[in-house]
Amino acid sequence: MIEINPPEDFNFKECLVFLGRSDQELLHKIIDGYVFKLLKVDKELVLLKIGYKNDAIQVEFPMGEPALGAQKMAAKYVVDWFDLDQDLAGFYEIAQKDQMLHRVVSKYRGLRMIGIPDLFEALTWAIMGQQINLTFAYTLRKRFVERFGESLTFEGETYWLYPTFSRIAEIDADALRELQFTARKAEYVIGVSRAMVNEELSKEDLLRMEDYQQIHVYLTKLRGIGSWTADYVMMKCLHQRAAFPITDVGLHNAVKIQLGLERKPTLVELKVMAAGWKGWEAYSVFYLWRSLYV
DNA sequence: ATCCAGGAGTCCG
DNA sequence: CGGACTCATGGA
Repeated sequence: MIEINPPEDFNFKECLVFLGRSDQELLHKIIDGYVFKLLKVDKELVLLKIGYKNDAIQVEFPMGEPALGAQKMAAKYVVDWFDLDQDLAGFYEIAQKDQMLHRVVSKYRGLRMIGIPDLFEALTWAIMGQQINLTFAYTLRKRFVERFGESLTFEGETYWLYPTFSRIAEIDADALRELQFTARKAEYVIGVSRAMVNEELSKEDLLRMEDYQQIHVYLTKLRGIGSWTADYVMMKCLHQRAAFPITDVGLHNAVKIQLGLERKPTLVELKVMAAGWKGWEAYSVFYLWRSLYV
């Protein structure tokens, strides 16, 4: 077992609420307050059981402890996944001056940005979610994972790995159309896979840029990656606090509900609202999304 | 049936 | 850059 000291402002239960938002989720399971997650580390399948006890995050390995190096990789994954290196003090400070943020922050305090550490998963999941309702997006993802992903069954539970870009790079669009992907989405997903196989695109390269604009421009040059998708991926995978998917429909609905508006806010209204969110747009959006889950 | 959903590409001025 | 149009498929 590995213990991880959580940062200030960490609420495991709030994170679990987010992780449990879809009943079509198959990339992790929540059982009795633990998160079960299958990873591949050094070509080895490793099952993680993540819990919270005695003010510490505990990562157990139900299938047996892997080598120490692999355990450390697993711990790094958890830090990445739960955004544990982020200090939220600045966010909570600006939230105090904003009526809408103040409300969601006081409700969900300690919620971290639950990320998608795998760049390929972040990009392709975002593409799947473009312009369709979330329920159907989850259906598409489930089919995609079950068709092209790897799985392992342990003690009667089946755990899945997201498909790899090298696997998807070798299929053709029709294989995705069978799963009800539109022709466009099939092209986008395969295009991204091939870009990654060709080493034109990697998380390491993007992180090395370390400048919001540069990353955004690079991502949106890829076919199928518009501004929304680029910002979504920068939020969920690249830890860019200033990432701001301002056209996001979920954001619009959350704001509408929080402010009791008759209609969704306009882009101009959102920009005015978000003027005080500078540097913390991603967390602002994430907390507002959280407010949509009951 | 009708509206719309965690948009993107293209064309056009 | 910003608007208008088109695509595409299922949920509620």
